Amino acid sequence: MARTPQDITDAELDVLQVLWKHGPTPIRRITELLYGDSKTSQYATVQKLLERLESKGCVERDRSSNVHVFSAAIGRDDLVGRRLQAVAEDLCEGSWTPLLTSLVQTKKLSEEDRRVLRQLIDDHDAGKTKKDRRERK
Amino acid sequence: MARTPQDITDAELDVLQVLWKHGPTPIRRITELLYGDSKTSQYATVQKLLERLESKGCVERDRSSNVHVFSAAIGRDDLVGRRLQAVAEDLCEGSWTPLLTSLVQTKKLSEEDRRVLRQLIDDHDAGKTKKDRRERK
DNA sequence: TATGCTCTCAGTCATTTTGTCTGTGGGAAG
DNA sequence: CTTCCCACAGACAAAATGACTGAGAGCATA
Repeated sequence: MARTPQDITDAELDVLQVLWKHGPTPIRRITELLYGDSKTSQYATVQKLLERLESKGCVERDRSSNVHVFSAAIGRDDLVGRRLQAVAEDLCEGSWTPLLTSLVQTKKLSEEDRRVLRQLIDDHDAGKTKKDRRERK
Repeated sequence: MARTPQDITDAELDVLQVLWKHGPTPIRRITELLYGDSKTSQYATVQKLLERLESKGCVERDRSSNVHVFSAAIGRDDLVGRRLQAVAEDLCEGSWTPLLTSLVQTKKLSEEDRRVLRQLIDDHDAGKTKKDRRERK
């Protein structure tokens, strides 16, 4: 049977990256950015990719002009969040702690990373200590 | 063309979970644990899954007995690490910072989570401050 | 108006992946 | 010798994916 459908495909991701980097863009342009060349077939491929991305709610299409202009409907961070969540759910019964642990322990974090991270936790701490008292797990 | 092969499939993961939870186990037993029933076809399915897992180096097969016994060759955390890395590479040019940021910011961390996390960073810090001076990114 | 271009839209395709399942042969137990 | 369980090889269908073709609309220029 089918595998867990990869929310966003590699090829789709390439398209998204372009949108993230260049903002609203028409197909032709995206194709050029991706392939350099932009032959008819490649144009169609990008078109299909955008079509699928749109159906997944990941891009928006501006049909006002007769040449549609596409823009990302989700940010890179949204995607990061999703994938992280997928990992947590698949492997850690939804808990985040193991992910954090893995990141901090296993991976080489630069001093900068650690500094930023510590700061983040502090902020997080400061901002939520009061409000989220009731929030369990 | 093919998508990025999912290192470990959903069904394969199910098998791995059994091995993680029960330790070395023969196929028949795994099948029972997974399906309850263990019909011939299901047995074969699990067998195939194990075969594929073995070829990926994710499980080890003890052939000493005529009834092979399988055990996990990678830990749950290894897998977490891998997947995290995949996310980082696909979406963040290999940088971990965005992942950390996403986890700390977007996700609800319990006080406990934060405490543990802070501790981890401290440990990490203490151990690496000297050694990793040169590591650039 | 005719010609030419560029688009959009609606499929089609070949490959691979993935989860399942069937069949063959060996070997141990009764 | 029969029976049963196991390992191994290979066959499948369904679905995902990336790539590609063809029809027809809209618009500008000759």
